[in-house]
Order: sequence, then structure tokens, then C-alpha cells
Amino acid sequence: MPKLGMQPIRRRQLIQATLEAIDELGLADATIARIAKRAGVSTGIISHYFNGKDGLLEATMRQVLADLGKAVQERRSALGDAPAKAHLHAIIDGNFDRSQTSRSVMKTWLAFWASSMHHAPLQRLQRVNDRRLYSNLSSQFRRVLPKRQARDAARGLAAMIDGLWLRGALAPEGLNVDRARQLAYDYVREQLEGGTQRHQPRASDYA
Amino acid sequence: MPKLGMQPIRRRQLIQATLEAIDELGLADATIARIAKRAGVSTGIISHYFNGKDGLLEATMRQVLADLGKAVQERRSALGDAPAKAHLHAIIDGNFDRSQTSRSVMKTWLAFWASSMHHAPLQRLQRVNDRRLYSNLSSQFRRVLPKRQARDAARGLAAMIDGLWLRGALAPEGLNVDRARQLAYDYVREQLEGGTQRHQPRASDYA
DNA sequence: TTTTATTGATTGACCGTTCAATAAAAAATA
DNA sequence: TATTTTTTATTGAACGGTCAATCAATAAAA
Repeated sequence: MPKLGMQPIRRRQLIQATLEAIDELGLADATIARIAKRAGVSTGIISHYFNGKDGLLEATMRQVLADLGKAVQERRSALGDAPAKAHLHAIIDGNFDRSQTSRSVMKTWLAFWASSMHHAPLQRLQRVNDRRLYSNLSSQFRRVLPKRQARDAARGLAAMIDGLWLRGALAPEGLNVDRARQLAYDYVREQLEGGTQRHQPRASDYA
Repeated sequence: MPKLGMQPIRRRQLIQATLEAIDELGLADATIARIAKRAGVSTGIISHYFNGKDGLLEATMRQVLADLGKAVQERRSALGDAPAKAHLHAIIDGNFDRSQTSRSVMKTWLAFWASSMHHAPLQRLQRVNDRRLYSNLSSQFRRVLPKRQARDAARGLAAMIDGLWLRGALAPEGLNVDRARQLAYDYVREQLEGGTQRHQPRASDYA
């Protein structure tokens, strides 16, 4: 029953099937045969719509990345010029959105992280995401803190978010979202309030 | 020139070659043929000394894990009953030891993390390491903080360490060890000093 | 009739494992 | 000491299996 306009439908189906396959089998065992079977199509379709397996994997990572960006942006757009703290909490909440904390998505992220170290296209995608998070955090901290402190706070919070996330992905009991958010909130509060006794490195420390 | 006692020599060689291969090619392309070639032996040797590829990978992860444990323990053993802060700094320093922050080891860690999600033996190893870090941090914070705060501080610092580490591994410019250590130190200080205004969740928050 | 969608068998490459063969040291024997 | 025998170490070709990609064939709109 080939009609016109199958492309977006098939692409969605196959990306979803890829996420499921990586969740259940891992990236190494997520073969195009298994992905195609899960999507209910033949293997040839993958090459037809994605130019091979690499294209499918890249599109899948793009999808997860877009979902993350949307989860953050939706929460922030309602805030207007609310205080920095509100924006920082919104960024945290977005990063721990349901769409990003499901078992399958966390596993996929981890797989893509590892894979991106040896695959330039994935590395670029991953880098864009990294810098966006840092840049968002940094500009919010900058509204309240001097430049150097804002930078360190952003680096620290980014590490905290990724670390909570990583440990949640690895832990058999999964990620406790509420607890993770609270720890990140605590870090934000500590950064925003007590700024005076902080370590003040010289510029050469950052060579 | 086959003599006796080749086993420990070959095992060391092959584990080293595995680290190098994962660094250069990634886990997916680190085939036994390539690993064997890099070690200057034939492929058969791997099965002979490691019972196949899985055994070699497990042994490699064990090696990296043992190095990490040693890096931490060496720093702590000199401290005796020094203040909690000193022990926490030693744990941080151990986690950012030179043996753990080389490009090849960080890549290998990341690969093993991803792989451990679908490979029970690796998952067990990874879990032991995770719990050891948390347990070490927790017991030191416990010397100074009430139970719940100590637990949260340990969870937060563990996430911070892993997060700094992860972001260092992913960043093209690599990990800035001094900066990472300083951010972790700052977190320790904030946890140890300002304990009164902290968020106090009810037990149900931790369900 | 042309275009779009889809199949799935085929192909060629590569993977990990196995194992018979070989070599050299160590141990046993004369 | 000189010799066989046993043990340990090692090789690499062969094997069975799996993978991603290809492409001729087919089917149903347009």
C-alpha cells in the first residue's frame, strides 16, 4: 500500500524502534535486522530512508537531543524575566524531564556518548548539546554572580546534572528524579547565596 | 622461547593492548585480531589466557578499577585520623589521579559504562566501584554531618566527581584536572560549613 | 505510464573461536 | 651427563556465524 508521504512516518517508526532496540539489546546488538523487525518493515527500508545504519543512529540521537531542548525551552518560555534561580530550576527540571529519564533514553544517551568518541558526526551533535547547557547555565548565573564565579557555578552545575544522570542510568534501581532535582537545586542555592568565601583562583589557574 | 610463567606477562601485555585499541578505535572496533597484533602475539593466545574476548575485556576493566582503588587508597593511608575534609580531598585527588585521567583510560571507562548496561559481569564490577565511592564519601561526611545531610552530600559529591569526569572525557579539549579538583573541593567546603539552611525533605521524599 | 514504496535473497567482508601442529623448555630417565 | 618424555607456550588456517549493504523484482498509487 505505498502512498505518498511515507517518509516521515517511517522515519518516526524506525527511530522509535532504534530506541527500543538499544534499550533491550544495547547498541552493539541493535542490528538493522532487529530494528527493522521491531518496526515491522524490511531491512531495505533503512537504507532507503536513512542512507544506512549510521544515518539512522545519527537521526536517533538528533531526536533525543531535540526532545531535551524542547523540554528545557518549554519550561523556560513561561518564565519571562523571572529571577535567575527560577530559570536555573527550569533548566534542571528540563534535563530531568520524563522524556529524558526513561530507561531507554538514558541507555541510549550513554551508548551515544561512548560511541561519539570515535564517530565525528555524533561527536558534533553531542558537543552542541554540551555547550548549549553550559551557555544557558552560565548566562543565568551571570545575572547574579561575577564572571568567574558564574563560570565555575555553571561548570559545577553542568557536571552535577550530568553526574546525577549518569549515576541514575548506571544504578540498577534507576534514577530517583525527585532526589536528583533536589540535589541540583541545593547546589544552585549554595552558589547563589554564599559567594564571598569562595576560592578565588588567579587567571593562570585556568591556563 | 616458551618458558614457564608467561601467563602474567602475556596478561599484562594484552590488557595494555586492549586499552590502547579501545582508545584508538573504540570498543566496537577493538577486535581480538587487532588487539593481538598490537600486543605482538597471535589471536589464539587470547583464548588461551583469558577464555575468549569477554574474559579479556573483564580483566581489562578489573585492571582499571584496581588502579583507581589504589590511587585513592595510597593517598588516604597516609592520613590516619586526619579531619574528614582531608580524607574527602584525598578521595577526590585519587579519582583525578594521572592514572585515571589519561585519554585512553577515560575512553575505556566510558565504553565499559555503556557496555555494562547489557553485560552482567561488567555491571557487577561497575556496581562495586560505585558503591565503594559512595560508601567512602558517606562515612567521611558522617563524621561531621547528621545522617541525612551526610548521605545527600555523598550523593552530590559522587555525582559531581563522575560528572566532571564524564564531561572531561567528552570534551575535545580534555579534562582540566586542576579545575575539576577545585570545583569538587568547593562542593566539599559548602557541604561541610553551611548545614543549617539546607533543604530538609521528609522521609517520603526518598520513597 | 510513471513514480514512489517496499521486499528479502544475495553478496562480500569480517568476527570470535577452535584446534591440529609446532617448538622449546623442563622433568624424568638412563 | 646424555637421552627421552612431558609440559607449557604459541601459532594461524579453517570454520560457522553474523552483519550491513545492495539491488532486481514487485506492487500500488498517481
